[in-house]
Amino acid sequence: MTSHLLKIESAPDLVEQVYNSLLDAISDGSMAPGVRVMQEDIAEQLAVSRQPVLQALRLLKKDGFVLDAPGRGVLVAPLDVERLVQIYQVRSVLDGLAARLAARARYKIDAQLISRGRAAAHGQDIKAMMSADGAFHTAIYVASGNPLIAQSAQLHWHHIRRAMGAVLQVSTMRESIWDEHAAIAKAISEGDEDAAEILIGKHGEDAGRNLARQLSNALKILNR
Amino acid sequence: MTSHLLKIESAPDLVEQVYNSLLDAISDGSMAPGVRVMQEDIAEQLAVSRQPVLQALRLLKKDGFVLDAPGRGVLVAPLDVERLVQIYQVRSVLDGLAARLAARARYKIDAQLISRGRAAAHGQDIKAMMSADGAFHTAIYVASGNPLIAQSAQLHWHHIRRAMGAVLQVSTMRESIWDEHAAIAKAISEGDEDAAEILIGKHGEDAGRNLARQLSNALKILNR
DNA sequence: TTGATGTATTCTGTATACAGAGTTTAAATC
DNA sequence: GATTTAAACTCTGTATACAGAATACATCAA
Repeated sequence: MTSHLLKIESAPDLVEQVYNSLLDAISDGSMAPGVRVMQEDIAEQLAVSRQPVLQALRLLKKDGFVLDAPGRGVLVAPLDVERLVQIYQVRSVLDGLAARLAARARYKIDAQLISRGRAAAHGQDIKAMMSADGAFHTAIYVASGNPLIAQSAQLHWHHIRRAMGAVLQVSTMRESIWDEHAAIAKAISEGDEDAAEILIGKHGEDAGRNLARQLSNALKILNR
Repeated sequence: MTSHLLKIESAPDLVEQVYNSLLDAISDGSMAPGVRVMQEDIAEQLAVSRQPVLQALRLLKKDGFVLDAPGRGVLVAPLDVERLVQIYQVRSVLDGLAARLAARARYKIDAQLISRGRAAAHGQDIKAMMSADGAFHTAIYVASGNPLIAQSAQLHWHHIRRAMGAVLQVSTMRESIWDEHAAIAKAISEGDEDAAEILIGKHGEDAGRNLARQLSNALKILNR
C-alpha cells in the first residue's frame, strides 16, 4: 500500500515569494541601484498587503540588497566596488574550503558540466554561460557536504550577478575559465586538497579583480 | 550657538529588540534546544504584539537559530555536532582571511588585549575569558577592513556560545590559546600573511575539534 | 526674494482583526 | 476496548486599521 510518494514541499508563503521576486528584480537590475523602495508600491504590484513586503525587505536588508534610508524607508543598495571586492574575498576562501572538502571526498564532478560549459562559452547566450558557471561551482558546494557554504554562495551569486549586469560585457565569461574549471575538477577527483584550494582561490580572485575593475570603469562613466 | 550635540542614534525598533532578546536567550541556553516557540508567549513576555515577534523569528530562522516545524510553528534549533563542525570550518577560513588582510595592513594589535586575556585565563570567570577571546578575534576582523567577515563571525559566535554553554566546562579556554594568540598577533604585525593565516586556521580547527568532541560527549550523556 | 515656521501629506512600524490549516479531544461505531 | 469520524481549539500567516515620524509644501515675515 505504501507507494513512494514525494514529500510535498511546504507551500512557499507570501513573504518568501515577495523576497524572491524582489531579489530577482534587484539582481537583474530591473530595480536600479539607489532607487527608493516603497512598501505600498511593491505590495500593489504583487497584489499582496504591505505586511509580507515589510518582512521581505527586512530579510533583504540583512543580506545587504537594500539599505536603510532613515526617515524614508529603504533604497536598493547602490553598486559599490569596495563591497564587491569584499564579497569576492569571502567567496574565494569559501570556494577554497569547499574545494578542499570536495577533494577530501575525492568527488568526481560530472564531466558533462564542463563540456556543457565549454559549449556555452562558445555561444553568445550570456545567461547560459552564467548558468553553466553557477552549476559547476554549485556542484562543488554540494560535494563539500557543508550547506553553510552553499547558503552564503547563493547570496554572493546575486550580488555578483547584479554587478555583471551593470558592466554589460562580461569578460569574466571568457572561455579560459573552463580550462581552470577542468584543472580544479581534476585536483578534486585526485584528492589533492592543497591544489584544489589554491586553484579555485586564484580562479575566484582573478574573476573578482576583473569584475571590480570593469564595474569601477562602468561607474566612472555613469557618474561623468 | 552651536553647542556640540551628540547625534541621536536611530531608535532600535521592536523587531530588532525582540531579535536581540531571543538571540540572547537562545545563545545562553535559557531557551533550550528543541523547545517549541510560540509567538503569543514571546509577545506577552516582551509586552509587544505578535507582529515584531513574527519578524524576529523569521530573521532567526535565516540564521539557523530556530527551525521550521511545519504545522506547529518553529523550534529552537537542536544542538547538532555536525552543524557545529560546519560552523567552525567556515569560521576558520574566514578567520584566516581576516588574519591575512590584517597582516597585509601590518596591523598592530593592542598588546593589552593579550595581557588582559592571559589574566582572564588565570581566573575563574568564564564570561571574562570568552569576552577576552572575542575581543581579540574581533580586533582582527576590524583590522581586516572587510565588514562581511565580522558580520558572519558575529553569528558564528552565538552558535558557538550555545554549544559552550551546553558542555559547561570549557577546555577551549585553556591558557595556551593566549600563546597562540600572541603568535598570531606577531605574524600580523610583521606582515607575514601566510603565517598569520596558517596559525589562526590551526587555532580555530583545534578549538572546533575540541568543542565538537565535548559537545558530542555531552549529548551522548543527555540522550542516555 | 529669501528665510523661517507651521501645516499637510506621506510613509513607516505596530497593533488588532480575520481566515485557514493542523492538532488534539470527544463521541460514535465496530 | 480499539478505531474511525467529527468538532472544537490552537496557532500561524495575511490583511486592515491606527499612530507616530519625517518630509514637502505653503504661508508669512523680513
